[in-house]
Amino acid sequence: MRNKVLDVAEESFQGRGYHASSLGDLMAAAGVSGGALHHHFPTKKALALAVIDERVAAAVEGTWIAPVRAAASAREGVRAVFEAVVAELEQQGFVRGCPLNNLAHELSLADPDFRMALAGIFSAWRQAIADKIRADQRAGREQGTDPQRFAALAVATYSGAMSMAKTAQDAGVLRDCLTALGETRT
Amino acid sequence: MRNKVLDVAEESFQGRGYHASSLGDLMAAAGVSGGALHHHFPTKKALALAVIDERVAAAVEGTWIAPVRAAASAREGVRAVFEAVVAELEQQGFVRGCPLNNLAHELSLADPDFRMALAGIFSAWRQAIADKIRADQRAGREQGTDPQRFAALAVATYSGAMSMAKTAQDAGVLRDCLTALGETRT
DNA sequence: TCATAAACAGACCGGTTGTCCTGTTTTGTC
DNA sequence: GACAAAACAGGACAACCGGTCTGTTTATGA
Repeated sequence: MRNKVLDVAEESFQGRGYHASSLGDLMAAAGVSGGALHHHFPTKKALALAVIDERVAAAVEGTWIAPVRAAASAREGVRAVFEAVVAELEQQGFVRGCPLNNLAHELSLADPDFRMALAGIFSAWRQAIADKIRADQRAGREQGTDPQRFAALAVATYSGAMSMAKTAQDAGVLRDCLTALGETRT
Repeated sequence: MRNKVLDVAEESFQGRGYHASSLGDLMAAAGVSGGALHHHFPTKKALALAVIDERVAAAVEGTWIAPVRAAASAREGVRAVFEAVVAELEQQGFVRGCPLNNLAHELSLADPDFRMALAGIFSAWRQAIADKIRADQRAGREQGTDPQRFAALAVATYSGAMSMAKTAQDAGVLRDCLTALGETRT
């Protein structure tokens, strides 16, 4: 039941936004009573915090951090994840945006707790890429690249490209950025 | 009076978001009666559309499009605008985010009219940079660069970096991205 | 078996929201 | 100065919001 609520809340927060999602809508969509919702999540803010901590963080971990760690190199990992996302979007023809960025824009200025939770995920994302660069450097696969800067560039390009793709409802810009980022050398 | 309302609405939409800004708050902040507001903007949506068309578009034009057009080259223009924004943020110590991206994330999936208006601004932004690259190529200042791809990369990097800076409330990531983008060659 | 707490149901409330409506004042034009 | 249109004032309203409350069911575990 708690998970059902999280499912519905995650989808609604992503698709309509936090403020545009009413608890009534979520209750109806999840088939949950007001009492049940209030039992698991005392306030709407607590629900959003749970979505961020348990769903958004997991999404970033699953789609980005783990694949990059497992990749042959940082650059190859970034390229592969980017490519996979672009391919998926081109196929389904609808761009919902990056889960982390979607919530970050609406909530990071609204509340310090939201902001901290979201900033932590961004930080972990960048750090995973930077760590991979450092591992590459120790293994002689990479040289002359500033790990922190490369990580920031990769995450920023992806985030920004996804923003444009979401607004245009077209993944073309994402592919342009993927190609352009691939041509980057330090 | 109409401009006063637009001033207040722009600031509130940027700082708190569209859905979190109530017309009551805007009326109080602008010192405007309900009737006056309703006269100029029949609905809240009409007000937001006016903010997008008259303020957000002008902001992008003023801070990005015009300076890039006037710059010595596309790459130099992008670097200069990026640098100016970073310097300003580092000085004022508070990151409000990119006006266009802030609204785009919250509104582009909420309503087709919003989405179209925002997508047009993104498109004009990218096109201004791409046009400048083409001009550079005709003048022999640039070669081997795909204009569309470079423009997409520049805007995406800026947008994504601003997202992270806003969430972290720290312009450091923006500077990392500026440096990393400057090292890019095709 | 029975106490104890967690999980859930559903009505309820004060406050707020966006919008509409009826007047009044100001502005522009001949 | 007459008059039509635009600009503005401010109250009213129905719908909805998030949160609280009391009560019932289900699980737990000694």
